[in-house]
Amino acid sequence: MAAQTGTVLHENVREEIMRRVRSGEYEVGQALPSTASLSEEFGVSAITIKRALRDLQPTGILRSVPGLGTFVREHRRFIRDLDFSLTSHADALRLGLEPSISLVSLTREKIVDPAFDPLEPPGHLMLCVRKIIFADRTPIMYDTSYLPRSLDDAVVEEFGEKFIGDALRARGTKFTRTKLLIDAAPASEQARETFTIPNGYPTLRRLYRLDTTDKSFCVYGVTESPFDRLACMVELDAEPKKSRR
Amino acid sequence: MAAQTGTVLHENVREEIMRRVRSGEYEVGQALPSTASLSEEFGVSAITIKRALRDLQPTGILRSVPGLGTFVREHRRFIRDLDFSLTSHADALRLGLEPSISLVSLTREKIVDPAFDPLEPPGHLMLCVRKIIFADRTPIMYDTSYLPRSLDDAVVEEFGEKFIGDALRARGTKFTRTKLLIDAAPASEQARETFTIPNGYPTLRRLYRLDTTDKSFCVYGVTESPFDRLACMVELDAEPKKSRR
DNA sequence: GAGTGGTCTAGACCACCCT
DNA sequence: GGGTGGTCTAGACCACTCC
Repeated sequence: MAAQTGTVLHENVREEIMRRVRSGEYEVGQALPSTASLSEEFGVSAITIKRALRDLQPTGILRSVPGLGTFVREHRRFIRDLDFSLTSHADALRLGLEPSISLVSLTREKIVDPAFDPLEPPGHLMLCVRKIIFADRTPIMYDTSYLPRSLDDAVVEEFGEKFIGDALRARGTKFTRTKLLIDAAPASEQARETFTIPNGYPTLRRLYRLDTTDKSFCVYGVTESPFDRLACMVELDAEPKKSRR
Repeated sequence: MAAQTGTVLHENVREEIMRRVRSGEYEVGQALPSTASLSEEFGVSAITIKRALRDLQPTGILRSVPGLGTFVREHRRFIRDLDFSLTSHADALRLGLEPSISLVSLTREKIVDPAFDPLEPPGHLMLCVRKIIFADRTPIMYDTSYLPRSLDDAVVEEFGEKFIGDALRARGTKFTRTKLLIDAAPASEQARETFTIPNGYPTLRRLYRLDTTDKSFCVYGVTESPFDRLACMVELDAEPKKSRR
């Protein structure tokens, strides 16, 4: 039958199911046996099986679809460079993937999320652009960016259609500094909807602040990605140029 | 009574509890009402209350202790610089916190975690040092580092007691390159034990590869932190020095 | 209509903590 | 002993998908 290392039933079931997925016993894309049959096989109630399966959802290896079944998810993860100057349409193509962007909303908002605090955001209203970035048709980032309100509509459109780096370059703006705050977080409401992930699903966030040569032009934002869709890479120099001691 | 926006009971309860915590109605450090009384108040079964509370655990705002109650967690998050050259004992002190390190294990292992793949790890056995890093007495990082096997014991001890950057400097070794892969992930087994966090709790991971002037001396490793304990910050230059086009 | 997963409940039992 | 949260169960109902 099943592994019986622990004393808690749903944990034993969870571990055993995970083992079967990892070992390939349950194949990617295929449906697991129904909760009813698993219940019979493990000799525990159907509810306990469901509990175990639900607890596996945040690991990203399973996805349950009501009325259909529970499936082993395939996971393909994209790796992006942290540097915004390299994050562009051209860069995505270079990596061999087809990027696309879908505008979600254009509003005027203040930055209220306390996660921004270390970036010292302004207290006033800003243009808020929300968009979804796809790679090869699959959504990989949910981006919320805040721009100065002094932009004319044509430029705003551009920010909704392009990567921020590209939009700024098209406008002739140059970065002076890029400050990034990287953390993990349970999926936000929007992320849950965008990526159809369950409550509490781990996501990778990148909060940014882009300063430009134009003192009054400063861009803030946050990019959220499901942990299994995106990671980011950065290469640091041998010795820091600026001494912080 | 309670909010009734949705149609799913445990979600309504979850949202309402979250609202109360955020609004300060349930104070930090204080125990929530018992599941029994919440059950009565919301007019749902105790199981549904427990379900809602359990689903809130991965958000980090609650902690349930069997036999005691469910409490509102205080969260204080540390922010570290990504650059390893700045990650040191002295640096921690500068930030006004008291760092300490506790050695967990010293073994010989191969790097098997596929998460390391983008860093191109070697296939052979390495010295594996696992340690827990504390800040002001609270554990904030679980670090697993892999070192060349050619080290003498005295030096190995040093790696167990010090930050990697400090240990390398003490050995007179210089970095030539630091490659970092940052991602989020559900808590590993060790992280769950170390930080006493529940299954599926989001963590921030930093996988690293440190190359040194000594060609044969290369350090790999991964640092895992609960999402609510650590974030990392990095500042990038105006223009990339190296062209990658 | 038969099968699927998701929700909700009542009730029982346990281990734990405090007095 | 009386409180707490955690587990497990049987059984009922629902919405959904597929045939």
